[in-house]
Amino acid sequence: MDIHNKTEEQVKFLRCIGEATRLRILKYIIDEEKCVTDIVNAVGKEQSLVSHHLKYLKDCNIVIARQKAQKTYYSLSHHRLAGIIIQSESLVKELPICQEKKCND
Amino acid sequence: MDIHNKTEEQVKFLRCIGEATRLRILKYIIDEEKCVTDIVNAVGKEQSLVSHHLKYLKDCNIVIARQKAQKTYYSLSHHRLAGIIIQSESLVKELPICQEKKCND
DNA sequence: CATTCATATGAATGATAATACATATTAATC
DNA sequence: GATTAATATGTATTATCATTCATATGAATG
Repeated sequence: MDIHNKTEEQVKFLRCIGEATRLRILKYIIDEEKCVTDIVNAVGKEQSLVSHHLKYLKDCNIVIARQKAQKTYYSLSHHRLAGIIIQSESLVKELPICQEKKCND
Repeated sequence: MDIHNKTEEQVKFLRCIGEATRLRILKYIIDEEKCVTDIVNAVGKEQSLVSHHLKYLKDCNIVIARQKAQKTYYSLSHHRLAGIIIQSESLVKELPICQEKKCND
């Protein structure tokens, strides 16, 4: 129908969750809000990098931030997000992604 | 547990479907196999680009190719793929991605 | 109020990936 | 078997994006 129905936004969303550090963050906060320091420890990346990714996720409305004193707690913005994450995870187990071909990892 | 449980493969999968041209291809072939020329017309991109993306998708086992004379027909490799695509599409409608913030598109 | 803790931000760099262009392959048709 | 049709591939360019480093902000605490 129109030029970019909703595909652009869907792409933005999938890109958002389709990055290793961000996906780890999302999985870590999937059922309970967590503060940045805990997230940093969980994903094992630099604090500034984690903050950049959290900003990215927040700007895409995938997570919400709650300020409490000096700490900021992040959680998923929508319960259905957990569903997508879990379903794609289980799909990948069935789908032999890069099992046979010349994949470099 | 181990260093990269299945997150890496899940990321690879999400990256794979999280690109505009590839997602359009996948949506176009979602319920019926299509040949390259039809896909090219559907997505409105260069033939070589479409072929590159099809190769990418095939190498990740997201699509399968069926040769018939000079034509190659592509289809989804797994029925659950359609589910993920449709569910993420409907989730995005609920999730106001980049509706409020400084998003450049 | 200076210091520490928690988090955010801006700029620079490096890596990765999408695209374009030229060309190759393979099969059909005249 | 030369030409056309359908698709694939290799290389170069360009754009995007993750990461790092340095620094800033803001709140708590001694």
